[in-house]
Amino acid sequence: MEPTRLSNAAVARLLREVAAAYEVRGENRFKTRAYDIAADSIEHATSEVKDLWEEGRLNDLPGIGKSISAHLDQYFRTGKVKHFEEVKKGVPLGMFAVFGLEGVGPKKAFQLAKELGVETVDDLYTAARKGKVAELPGFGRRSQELILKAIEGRKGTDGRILLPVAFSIAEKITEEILRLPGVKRVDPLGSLRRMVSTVGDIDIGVATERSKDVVEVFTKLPDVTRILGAGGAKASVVLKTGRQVDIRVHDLQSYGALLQYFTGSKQHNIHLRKVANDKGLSLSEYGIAKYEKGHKVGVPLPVATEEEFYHLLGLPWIPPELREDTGEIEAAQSGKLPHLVNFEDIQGEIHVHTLHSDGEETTEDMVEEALSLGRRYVGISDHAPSVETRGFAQAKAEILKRKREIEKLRKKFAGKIEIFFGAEVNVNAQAKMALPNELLALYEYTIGSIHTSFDQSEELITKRLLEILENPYVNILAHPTGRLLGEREAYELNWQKVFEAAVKHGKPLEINSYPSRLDLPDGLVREAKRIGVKFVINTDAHRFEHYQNLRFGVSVARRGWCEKSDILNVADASGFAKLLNVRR
DNA sequence: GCCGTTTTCGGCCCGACTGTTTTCAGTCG
Repeated sequence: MEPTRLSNAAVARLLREVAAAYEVRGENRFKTRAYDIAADSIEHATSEVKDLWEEGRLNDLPGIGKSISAHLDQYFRTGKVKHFEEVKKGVPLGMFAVFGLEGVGPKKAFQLAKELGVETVDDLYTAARKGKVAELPGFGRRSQELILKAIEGRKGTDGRILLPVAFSIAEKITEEILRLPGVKRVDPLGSLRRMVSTVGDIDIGVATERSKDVVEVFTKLPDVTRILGAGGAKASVVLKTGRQVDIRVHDLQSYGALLQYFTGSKQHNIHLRKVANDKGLSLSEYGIAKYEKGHKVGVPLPVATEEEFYHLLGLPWIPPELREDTGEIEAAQSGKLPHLVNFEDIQGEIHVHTLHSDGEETTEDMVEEALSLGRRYVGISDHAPSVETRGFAQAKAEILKRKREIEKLRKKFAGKIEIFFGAEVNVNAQAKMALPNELLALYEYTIGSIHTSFDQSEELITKRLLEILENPYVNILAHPTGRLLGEREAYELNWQKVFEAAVKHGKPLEINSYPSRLDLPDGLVREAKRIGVKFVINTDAHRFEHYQNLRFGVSVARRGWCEKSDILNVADASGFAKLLNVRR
């Protein structure tokens, strides 16, 4: 997906180019960094920067002050920034074409453009093939090869993978490393540990005194096709799938500092370092040192656990899911960190499909499996039969038939697991529920969602979601954004209106745990929670193993700062039935 | 250029690894 000219990615890139131009022009390095920090901030923002601009709230973003927001104002109004163009004039424009390739930062990009006259990535590729790059001072044959590889490898490997996929890759490698003697701990790091919905590179931390053995074994794993680097403290490889995996190795004494450092996020760590500096401390992945007059003093004190690391800064331990520098450090300082909901708190779920629609198992088997996984209740919610194709009478008969099946199962599983009889019902393009109220009323609860006409206007989509929330026979709004990670963007809609309607009508929004959905997304969960919206975490299981995704839905809730009180399905069956207004 | 429960001036995160180097610059996370 190419970023549109006004997307956060595009605006961030613009600022990075200005930073790069400043850097090669020898501008004050803190000014240069300020542009990079602003770019980081925009890249990590949960709102569209263009929307913030429209609302006059650009300065809400950390790192965006008077000057940059004035420049961006000009950019959004006219599509150009006079000052930026002036800045870039002093350097060959070709540098921006190759700047950002793996291993090509501002200085190298500048040199390639200036010395070789490259204006495009293709130019650079040709020059490298001819051996011209190796002749440049500061470059050599090896750099030339790396540039060729970077260009060749650009396609296909820049995509992020879904969280559960990253998890399973990491688990496999973790098992291999744990087998080695002397390995004390192995943990996921980075976005994986923070449970971000998509993961780029996979980072793994290892605690051992024998780092050489670990690096040796790691770089020789059967799936490894390329070793990007290997030293005493870390190693990077590329797997057959094109996925990059990094390990970081420390002894147990300083393992807490490693965990903290490489879990990130970068923004969280930068903020934390400022907090440390103010206290006369300097942080690194090895521990905590004294800090005076802008420099660290002496050798860092190794820190063995993360808890200790945060405590030494006068803070409580902060759960990895919150470490995005979106207020968690301030909350920790004032003792107001949320008590996040845990996986074990979830008692049941209500979005499950069976052979009656597009599921792959019988109703009884899906109930049995839910029971074996410890769920206290399960709601069966197949797609409702269509009145359009089958006619009213036949649809009604089908619904009643399914209902009798549930009643039978309810007797069979009495005392073991509660079963609710529901359906997932579409709201059509005309903002009407696909079943008339008379049929909706036959279900004990229904789930409203959008499965068609995703590309309508913001106004129409909002209207459809409002119909779901206002209809008295619909109990919950499912996968509210409609996004499919890596496949389909979320549709446009007015969240403020939707959240307010959810609160007004006392209806929860779903946090759908399906890996490519993870919908409502964490950023919106947090906004909705602020307004007072409640949530139900569901798996949308279509077969047994989908039930396992529940933990990822819980992670979304945690990243959205949810406590138990924000989640309805932490209640027991009867309590939950009341909260959802189940019709019995 | 940004930012502020010790500051509206004077600070601004930190270290590993790599390649091309005889001591370091550039890039990355």
